[in-house]
Amino acid sequence: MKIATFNINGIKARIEALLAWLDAARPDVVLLQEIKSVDEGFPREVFEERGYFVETHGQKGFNGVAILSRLPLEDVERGLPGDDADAQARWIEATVVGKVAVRLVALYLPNGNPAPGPKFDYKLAWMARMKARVADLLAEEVPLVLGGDYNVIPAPIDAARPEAWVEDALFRPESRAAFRAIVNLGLTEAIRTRDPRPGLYTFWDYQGAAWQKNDGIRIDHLLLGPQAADLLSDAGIDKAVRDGDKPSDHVPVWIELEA
DNA sequence: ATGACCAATGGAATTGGA
Repeated sequence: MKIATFNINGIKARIEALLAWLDAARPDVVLLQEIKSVDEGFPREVFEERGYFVETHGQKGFNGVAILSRLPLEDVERGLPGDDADAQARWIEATVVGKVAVRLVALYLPNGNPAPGPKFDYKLAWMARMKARVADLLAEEVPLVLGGDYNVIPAPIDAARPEAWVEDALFRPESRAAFRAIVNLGLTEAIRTRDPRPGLYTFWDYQGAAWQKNDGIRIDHLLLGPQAADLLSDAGIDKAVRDGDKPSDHVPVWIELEA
């Protein structure tokens, strides 16, 4: 089962680029972030025509997550628990049943800039809520895949110019510590089990010719529960997508599970 | 000043991204 995560930066603006990648990469499951659309505005038919089931959790203008799957999705849950006042659409869960059942999460972790400030406080509070939810999901002891835009640069080797990010919410010690605390619940970071080398990036800003200079950062991650980690056979980053027509500023990250 | 961007909203300029 091939599972990918992709921050598409707007479903309406990205439909052609997304379909071109879908037809080439042929993932079984896609975890989407930043659909920037309400549920009713999501062009679900073009994906259904290609054999995907579609579950969305959108909002007007910003954020929004979705799951595409060739196999039916069950037990869909929308929203990150822990704060009934939080209306931002950044979290959706579903179960897909292949050879075994896999619990999926598509997440769009808050950016948090500027830091310090209320947006940074929201980011850290959101990560604390995520840690609590992940602990509950791990207690289920079923294969678990958490994919998304984490808006966290885990380590200096995950940025072309780490010195440029030291004051940024994506790289501040508090953000990295909160990310480590979630991983340390017992998750495996898929890309790093396959390739420990520096120079792996998933985001290049539109500004400053960042792509042309390979001035990237690695902030899109696939974290696996122990039962899913045991099924991992491959992982990669579809870097070439950044060179396509009207690209997102992020590229897809994928895993292959024996599931 | 990523001195040089992009998407959505709404119908110009602002907000948010990272």
